[in-house]
Amino acid sequence: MNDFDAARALDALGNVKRLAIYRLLVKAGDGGLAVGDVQRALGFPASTLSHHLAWLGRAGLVAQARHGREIRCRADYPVMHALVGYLTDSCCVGVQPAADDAATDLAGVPA
Amino acid sequence: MNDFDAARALDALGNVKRLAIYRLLVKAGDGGLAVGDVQRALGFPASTLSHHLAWLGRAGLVAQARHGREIRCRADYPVMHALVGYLTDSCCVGVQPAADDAATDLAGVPA
DNA sequence: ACTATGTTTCTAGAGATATCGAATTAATGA
DNA sequence: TCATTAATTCGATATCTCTAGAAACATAGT
Repeated sequence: MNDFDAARALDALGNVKRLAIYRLLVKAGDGGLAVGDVQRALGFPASTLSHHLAWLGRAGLVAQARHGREIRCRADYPVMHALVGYLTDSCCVGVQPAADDAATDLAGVPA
Repeated sequence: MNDFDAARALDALGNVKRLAIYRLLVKAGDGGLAVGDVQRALGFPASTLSHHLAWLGRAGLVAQARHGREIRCRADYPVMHALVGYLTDSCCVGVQPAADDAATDLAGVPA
């Protein structure tokens, strides 16, 4: 992941509403949620929600696919993983020995 | 780290210039860099740089301390770690089983 | 074709952010 | 005190983002 893509993804998540949307989709799992489900869950006006979903989509964090009348949204994990990898690799140096086990891949979370 | 702090940190990093500043400070290590060093390294006008450093400071990602005439900036790792932790905990679920029930009641849509 | 539902696009105003030169503040040394 | 260096704050403008109602578009069922 390059600097521009990282900044775009970070920017997309750097908004409480969009962060809430993304977290909701993550919780929803692979099945994702229809736009209307997200709307009912979070209470955002349709046009506002659409605006934010488009942002997340442009950043590659959320994928949308039409199913009949609905459009289902799901979190696109690879981009999030790439982002976390970018942050740990480029922004977390110098913290500690980084014994090479730490969080190389992001799944670490030993605690 | 709560949602607001996370969004603020993400927003702060969601800008290529600020991301470049932060990465430079991480590379610089614990000693940090004087504002002027960052300016010479990245070529941003002083006022623009000051603006972005203030952003990073408000997000808690960068700490500044005056040393004589210079103001030294250094990456504040704990906040970055908290952010990475937040992302892995709250935004990376579902990458595998996740055994839970996913979306409890937010909009049950089990697909 | 018509209607109902789901979602986006259009539109517009308010507000936030980016940019950067100029003026200002802060510290140092002569 | 004056000059110099370091950095911020001020001020002004351009651009972007947020918000949300209204209109348009897409699909499915009758």
